[in-house]
Amino acid sequence: MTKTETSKPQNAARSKSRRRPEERPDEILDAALELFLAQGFHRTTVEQIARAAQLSKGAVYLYFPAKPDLLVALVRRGVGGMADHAAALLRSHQGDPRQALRKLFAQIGQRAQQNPNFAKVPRLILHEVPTSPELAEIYRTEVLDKVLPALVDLLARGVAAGHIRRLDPEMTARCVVGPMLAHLLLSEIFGLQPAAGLQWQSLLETQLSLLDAGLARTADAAARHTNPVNDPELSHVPDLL
Amino acid sequence: MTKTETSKPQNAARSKSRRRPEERPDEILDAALELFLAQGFHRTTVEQIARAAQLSKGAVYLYFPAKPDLLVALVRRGVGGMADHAAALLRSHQGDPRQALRKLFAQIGQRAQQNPNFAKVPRLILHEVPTSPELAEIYRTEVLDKVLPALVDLLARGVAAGHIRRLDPEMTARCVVGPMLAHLLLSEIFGLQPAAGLQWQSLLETQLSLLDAGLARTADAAARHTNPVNDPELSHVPDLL
DNA sequence: CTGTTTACTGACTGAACAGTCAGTACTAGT
DNA sequence: ACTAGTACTGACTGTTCAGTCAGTAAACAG
Repeated sequence: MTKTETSKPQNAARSKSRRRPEERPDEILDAALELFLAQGFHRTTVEQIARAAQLSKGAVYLYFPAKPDLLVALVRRGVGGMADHAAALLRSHQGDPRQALRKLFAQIGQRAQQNPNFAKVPRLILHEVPTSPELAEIYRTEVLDKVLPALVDLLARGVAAGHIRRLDPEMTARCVVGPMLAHLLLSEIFGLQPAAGLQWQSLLETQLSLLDAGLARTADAAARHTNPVNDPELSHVPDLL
Repeated sequence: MTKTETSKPQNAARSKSRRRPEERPDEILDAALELFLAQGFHRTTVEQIARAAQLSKGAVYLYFPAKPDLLVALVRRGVGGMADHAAALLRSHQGDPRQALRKLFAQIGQRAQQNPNFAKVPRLILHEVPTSPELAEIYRTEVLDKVLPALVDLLARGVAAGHIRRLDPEMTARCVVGPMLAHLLLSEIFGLQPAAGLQWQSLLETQLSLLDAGLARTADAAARHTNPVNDPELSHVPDLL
């Protein structure tokens, strides 16, 4: 019954230890990413990851102290560069902020076209962040704390220089980022795609166009302040969203 | 050791069965909501919920066949009315869509002010939806499928009647909803509040102002089409978001 | 006072999995 | 050939819970 065939070298894959062990962490992460995307973090067992990386469970723990560390490492590995790049672009930009946004959006659009997994990874993060405070913090320090302030700063400079309307930069930043988030959530989590596919391109164009006009310092912006968002009416709406 | 004190009526709470059993489901849901908000769905055990509702574990299963059904019932209980109301408002509106949005935003702002848990429940949903396809579907059919199409329709009518610019209504809808989502995610999940508190009011005002100008049919909307979101540059950005 | 029904109890079961560790297999140095 | 060391294995452990079910106890009917 036991498979103790005395010492006999495996032919399969030409002995594990031949392959350079430095590559192991990346191999494990690759396997983990694929599985996490397919089934989510919680439904993926370390055993499965090990199998997919052609290893045993124990070996995974040789490289990563615990399961959540896989997630953290994945985010670290994938996210750093992108965030730094975006932040740098926003920070270095001079002149009308809308140009910077246009450029950034264009790059995002490209990425979305090239890489079908583009939207999958943020989805993964959205999935797992709630259950893993550690991941939330990693993502915050590694991405949000870099990009958001850069964006807010860009907008603030734009206001100061008179390129765009006088709006709260912090809130405006949320209006810039929001539609993409919504698109992601609706399509990836709730399966609500617009009739004809995901169409990042289309979203980005609409969003850009809206911002372009919305941020402009034209005369008709006087239409605001008509309603200070506080009319005491119809308050008998049930709770929750 | 055993507490078999022969038959003697409990004084505590005047015997469970005296309290009307029809109220039990709601009592259980109240307890569940509180715990879910405090610790999340997965970290809350059925035992805890039972205790909080002054019941035993088994009793919970008398009213709800399985744990996830608690979540589903919570969403159903809380969300139906609000969604119906919003959808009705959007559907019935005649004239410039921006007025309808203003009204809706005003109501949301009120709610946010009155009820400190306002943002907590969407957060809960955001937390748990990824791990529970059933919840995702409930939320979709119960909320999104009602509100989103109504919003899209409103915008489409606005375009047709010439009240607002010619933008893809489906994508514009995402731009209307997005900022609020972003605000929620940033503050509730990543703990990234703007310097001075949550400020829904401020977000809604900014967002309204942006949309007001962004949707307007002014001349300067010619600024679009300068850049078709597709310049082949700087494509060496690492992946993932 | 004696069934019968209703509402509930809580010890128990079974399954899933993260993480461990004694042991194996190959490699390299001498 | 022998030894030391490195890379890995996978059976096992411990724990955590969702869900079950035999049993209790009050309430009610006749």
